[in-house]
Amino acid sequence: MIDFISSPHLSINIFAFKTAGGCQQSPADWKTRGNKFMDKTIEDIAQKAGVSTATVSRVLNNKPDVNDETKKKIEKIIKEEDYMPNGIARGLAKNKTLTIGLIIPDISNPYFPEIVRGSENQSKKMGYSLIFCETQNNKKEEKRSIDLMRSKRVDGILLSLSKNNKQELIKLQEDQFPFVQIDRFIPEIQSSCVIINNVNAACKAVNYLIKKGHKKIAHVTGDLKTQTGIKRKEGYQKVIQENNLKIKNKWIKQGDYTKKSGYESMKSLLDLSEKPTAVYFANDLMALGGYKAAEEKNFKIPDNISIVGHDNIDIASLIKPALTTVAQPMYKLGIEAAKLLIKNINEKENDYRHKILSTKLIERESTAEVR
Amino acid sequence: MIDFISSPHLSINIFAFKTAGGCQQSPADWKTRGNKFMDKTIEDIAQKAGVSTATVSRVLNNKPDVNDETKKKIEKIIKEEDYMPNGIARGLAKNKTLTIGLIIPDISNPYFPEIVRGSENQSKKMGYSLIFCETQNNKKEEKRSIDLMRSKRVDGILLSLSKNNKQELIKLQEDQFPFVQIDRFIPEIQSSCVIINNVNAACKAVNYLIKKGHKKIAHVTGDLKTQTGIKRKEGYQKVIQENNLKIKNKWIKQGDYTKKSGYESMKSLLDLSEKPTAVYFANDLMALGGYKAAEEKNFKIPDNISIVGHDNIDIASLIKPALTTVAQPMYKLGIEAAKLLIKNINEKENDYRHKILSTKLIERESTAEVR
DNA sequence: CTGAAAGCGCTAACAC
DNA sequence: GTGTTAGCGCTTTCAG
Repeated sequence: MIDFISSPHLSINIFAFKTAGGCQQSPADWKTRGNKFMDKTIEDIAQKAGVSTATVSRVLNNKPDVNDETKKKIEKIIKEEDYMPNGIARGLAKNKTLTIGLIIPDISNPYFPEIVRGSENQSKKMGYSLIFCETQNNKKEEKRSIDLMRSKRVDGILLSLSKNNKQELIKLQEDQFPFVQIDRFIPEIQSSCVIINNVNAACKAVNYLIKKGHKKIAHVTGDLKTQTGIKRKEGYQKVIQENNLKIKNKWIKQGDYTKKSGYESMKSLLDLSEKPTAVYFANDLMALGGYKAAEEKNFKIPDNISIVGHDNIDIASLIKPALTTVAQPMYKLGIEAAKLLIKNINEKENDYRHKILSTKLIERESTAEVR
Repeated sequence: MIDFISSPHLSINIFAFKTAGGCQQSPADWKTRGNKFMDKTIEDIAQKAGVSTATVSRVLNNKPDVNDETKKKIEKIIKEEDYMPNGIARGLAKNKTLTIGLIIPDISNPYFPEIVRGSENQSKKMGYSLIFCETQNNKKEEKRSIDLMRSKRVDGILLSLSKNNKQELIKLQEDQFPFVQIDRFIPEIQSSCVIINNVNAACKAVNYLIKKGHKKIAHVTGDLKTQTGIKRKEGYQKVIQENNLKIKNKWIKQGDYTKKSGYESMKSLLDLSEKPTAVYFANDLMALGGYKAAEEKNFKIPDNISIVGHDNIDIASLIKPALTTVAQPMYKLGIEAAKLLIKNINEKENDYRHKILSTKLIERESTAEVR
């Protein structure tokens, strides 16, 4: 504190006697200013440099047409004074905040932190910062979050909304508010998005099993109200048909992406009289549930049953046997989404781009050749 | 768009001919306004209601002294027009943004997402939103992040800085800028913090092993440049001494919280001629490394060696054998930190509070009675 | 190349 | 109770 108070620039500040604003607590008759932490303003710098605020603003914003000498001088003072422009004031004046919103359902789902990391890293790199909301898949929260972001005047939003909240997206669209959908794509909405090719990903998993000699392949689907769930199932069915294997409805169990649903699906699969020799789970979490069921029923993985998951969450490589799975580039998903959004923000014309990232099968220990 | 353009309030808006500001792209000679998405302003509402902006502002801020009728009328119009105050303008006028910053080293470390979730949920509940930065334990990034937050005029910061970045904290402190340290506490700094009692946590782990009959207990420490590392080791030593077991230096291996260091420490422990019967790892990740080493050396857990971890990350319950560990209330850590920060923000006097949360030993399958 | 001044949307004295 | 007005700190015409 001390050095601020005795700092010379304050004593010559012509605003030193302005009304104290919201800061009534400050020592009675000291020279003070409204802003809470006595932050320096562009005025202070202008005075020190003996120029107008306009000129300081020019160098702050790298505008051309400012004398090299004055520019150097101003820059020096800015550095000396450790001045930092007030982003809020700037935001108000420029009508952009260099902030983007990120709305995801659930950060404790191991799928999302990497996405967050990707978007954070990329936004930062491009000069934006991230304001973060979690919605717990709750429709009300989703609306609240979007409203919040808009009231905070973010320049755009990255979001991953629950199944049936088109409404909010439509509103954004009508207002021409920049946004990009991550991972979960609501197809009726005309917008940019970054997703993976889920059909293709599923194909990779099932083809791999077939190459290993499996002919009886089951599938535990994801939530079939989501695109990801639907598409992965589609991929599964496609490959089965292409290889002239019969699609047994008994071998398709509907899950919902929770471990529990994986557990239960696997249990009923293993209760069948004609059991599959392999099962493809629409995500790793469910596969984990499958492990538990297999263990309880004394099925050895992969000797008695092969398992393939989807996502490649951290745990996949740590459990035993390590889980063969289809890896999604989550970090990259975050990166690309941020890139796309910022591009959309800075373009006059909104043309919508769909970025589709590729997946990769990671072979581990949960799958074996069928004898 | 259509309904905005034909919306009656626009046609009577006296500001309709203001300069177009940054929005030159808008259809040439239409009535337009500077702000990007033609958002309504408090002026619009005031006009519709036939009152001054001051009055609208009053109802917006729930100030007393406004006629019930006019209040109702204004509220109705606000709802009809779907008006939402501009947070940036508000921030500038009030000198507070209702935003807090969260700075953590690494969101992909499974330890942190829960903290993020906790702070997000709690801040939201208290009317604040979160702006998020990740630093990868990089000192430069830490400074950048703090500067960023300050330039965005957050009302306070939650942070978990790397070992030796006192400097930045000291600066915050000097400026009387509200902040609270999470998990990692730099003791020389006078500030609020939310941490766990690490000595006590370690005691729980080691006492438990002793109760199980173990007399030869090793410890793989965390990074000893962190408080958490130091304190856990302290706890370990304390219990060993209290129980009159000898502290063997050979049984204390210095790790750094990475899986790899756990792996290597365990390997050298198992190479000893006098092997421990149990080892307490300062975090779960290292314990995981320990699993791998044990496996390679054909030591069965828990039959040949017992293992206790620390943190209770997700994986702990999923690996086999499931890991006995000391659980930290990470979600709660996030919650309490947010509460404390917001309290600090709204208090005139900064008195610093240390909130110390308790831990809990979770017994699973990686520990056995010693014969 | 630089300065004066108007404004971004809102709040908060102060007056009536 | 309500309106007037002067800011909040910065950007951006428009003159010169």
